[in-house]
Amino acid sequence: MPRKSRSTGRITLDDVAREAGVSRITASRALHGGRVVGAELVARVQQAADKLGYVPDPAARALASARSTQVPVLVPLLSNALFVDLLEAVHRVLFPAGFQPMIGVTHYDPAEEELLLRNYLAHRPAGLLVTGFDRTEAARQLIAQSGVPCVYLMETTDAPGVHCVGFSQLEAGAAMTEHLLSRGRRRIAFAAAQLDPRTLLRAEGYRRTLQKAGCYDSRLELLCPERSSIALGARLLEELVSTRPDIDAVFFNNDDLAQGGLLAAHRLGIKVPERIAIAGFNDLAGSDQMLPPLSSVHTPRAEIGDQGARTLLQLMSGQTPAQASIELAFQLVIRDSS
Amino acid sequence: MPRKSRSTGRITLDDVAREAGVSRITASRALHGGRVVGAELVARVQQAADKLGYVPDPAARALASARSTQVPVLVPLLSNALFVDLLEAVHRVLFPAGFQPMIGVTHYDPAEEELLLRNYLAHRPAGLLVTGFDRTEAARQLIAQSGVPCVYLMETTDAPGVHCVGFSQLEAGAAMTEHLLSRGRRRIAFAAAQLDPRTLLRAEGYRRTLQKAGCYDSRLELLCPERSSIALGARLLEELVSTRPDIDAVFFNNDDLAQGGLLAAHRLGIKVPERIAIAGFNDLAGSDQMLPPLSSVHTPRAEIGDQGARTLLQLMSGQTPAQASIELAFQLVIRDSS
DNA sequence: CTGAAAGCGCTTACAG
DNA sequence: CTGAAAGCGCTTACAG
Repeated sequence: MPRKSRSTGRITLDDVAREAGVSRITASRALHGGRVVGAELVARVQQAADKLGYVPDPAARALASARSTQVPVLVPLLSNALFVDLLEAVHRVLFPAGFQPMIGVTHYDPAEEELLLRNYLAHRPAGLLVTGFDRTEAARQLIAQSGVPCVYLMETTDAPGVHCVGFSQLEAGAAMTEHLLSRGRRRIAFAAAQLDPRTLLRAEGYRRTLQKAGCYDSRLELLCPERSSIALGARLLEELVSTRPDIDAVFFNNDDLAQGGLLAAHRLGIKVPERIAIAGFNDLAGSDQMLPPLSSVHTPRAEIGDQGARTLLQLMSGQTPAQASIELAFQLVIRDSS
Repeated sequence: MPRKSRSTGRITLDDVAREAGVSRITASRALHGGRVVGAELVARVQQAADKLGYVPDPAARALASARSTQVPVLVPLLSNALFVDLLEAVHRVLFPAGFQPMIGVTHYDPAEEELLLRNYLAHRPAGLLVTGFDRTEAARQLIAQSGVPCVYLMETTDAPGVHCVGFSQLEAGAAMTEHLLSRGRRRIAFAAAQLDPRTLLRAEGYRRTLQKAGCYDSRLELLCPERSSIALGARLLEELVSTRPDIDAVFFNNDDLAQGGLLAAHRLGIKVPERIAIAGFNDLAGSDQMLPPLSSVHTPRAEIGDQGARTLLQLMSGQTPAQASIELAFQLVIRDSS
């Protein structure tokens, strides 16, 4: 028979409803909302769905309900283990709850983030997780106008209506600087790459602390826009010791830089921490294995991912989280390099 | 007026069609297929779409066409830089072509991969990118029955109808072993973690090479199911030198292990390469900065991502790639540690 | 080369 | 607590 069938052969809600002897809409409600349907029917429909191996069509659902189960998660980079830890934690919360995290990488480029946002928002996401507050005005508008619940990760703010989970980048930068001062260091250099907003906040924490102690010297700040890497850390240390031979400490803005710096110090025969103390940031894998083991700031990225995702879950279900802004603690991890 | 409107306020194809003065279907064709529509109309429709800021609804499109623009990319881990490089390359090819790579992390767990597959396949993906050939029978069935074009990454096979891009893990393992032999090493240990199928292939390459040379000793194979890490590499080296003090080389299965091994050797006062040569695998970031710089096997992961994505692009557009199986070259990178 | 009709698989008001 | 109707926004045959 020449039927105009475009059927995909897929098992649909109608099949389930027929099997269970109810209407399609009752089947739909039994499978989701649950509440308004009789308990007996819910069981019957569930059983039919299981028997037939029914898998709901996300596209149809998204179209009909104007909302999908996708949750874009925008991070700057995958090559910093920090964000991998964050994503793992997010996934562990969102996936079991029935949502699909979609990882988007912005490369610290606001234009790229805007493009991704434009794309992902077209998919009618259920929620949105983004990194920090630094973005284009257009991106801000896109988020606001979409009406999609959004949680900001890594930094915090008191701005009303903004849900965020992070830690104080500035205080973390200050804390490590204070530690170095407490060890008697006075000529403390700061070496950073990438120069994203959070890096600059840490630099500010370093700066204020040294100013307060009367030890600040702007010539000891080495801010380099390149991508952070072990090799760059090595170069930065070499540059510092050759141009500022009187430094007695280097605070690197990320552990990969610090690891490279440590290796370069070795190569140059510079004793750490005797002549120069070295400290890193983020406490990444391997830092505890360095020679000497590297002092660092352990940042709560897994917990940020976890709590950020949980906050988003609440927002997506229409609840109001107890706190709009959650500030978590970082932790100084002092090993032998400082 | 009490209209039963469920409108989302979104700009639809109808709006574009009205603006351009054509029918909805012509607008649809003008925006995509392009071919059968008059060039003048295409321009008119395109202009209308731009003017209104039209963004097609992926859900509606997926529902109507039984195919989305999503492309799940399943990798074992994000904490191995290898896969981050792979994903970057995939993204660079797929995203500009209008597809959305969806990163899925399997943690080397076939059951987890199966679950992800079941989920992602419900989204009617346009294509599929998976790592290796090791999966559950159910997962294999899911892929086959879905009819979704699929490209297998990292390994190759001659099995008919299977599209794959990779390199010979076995030969790569053999090549580094041969290098160590050529430097006069005879008591060569092999230290591996994770024990995924590709690791075991490299172990097999090591084994065969040493057997051929008459140097094989199964007691020098240290296979550890734990996750690969710098700290584990340090432990493995310590174990090796204490239980097999006569070894003159260690071939680590991944650079993080090798870096840890190198650091442990330092701590123990073992000269590298004088007393023990150390080699790694994958040539990850930082290996060139180690003391001494680490010999490794540079694997073509970026190219695998690139070519794998390009192959998939062809399959998705209905073309037949020139080659079903693409084997790329790895490269021995000999530095000072061996 | 262009269009009117039907349909993809689901959910949302509206009734009962 | 359950159902018949309409609709989400698009594309696929089928005509012309």
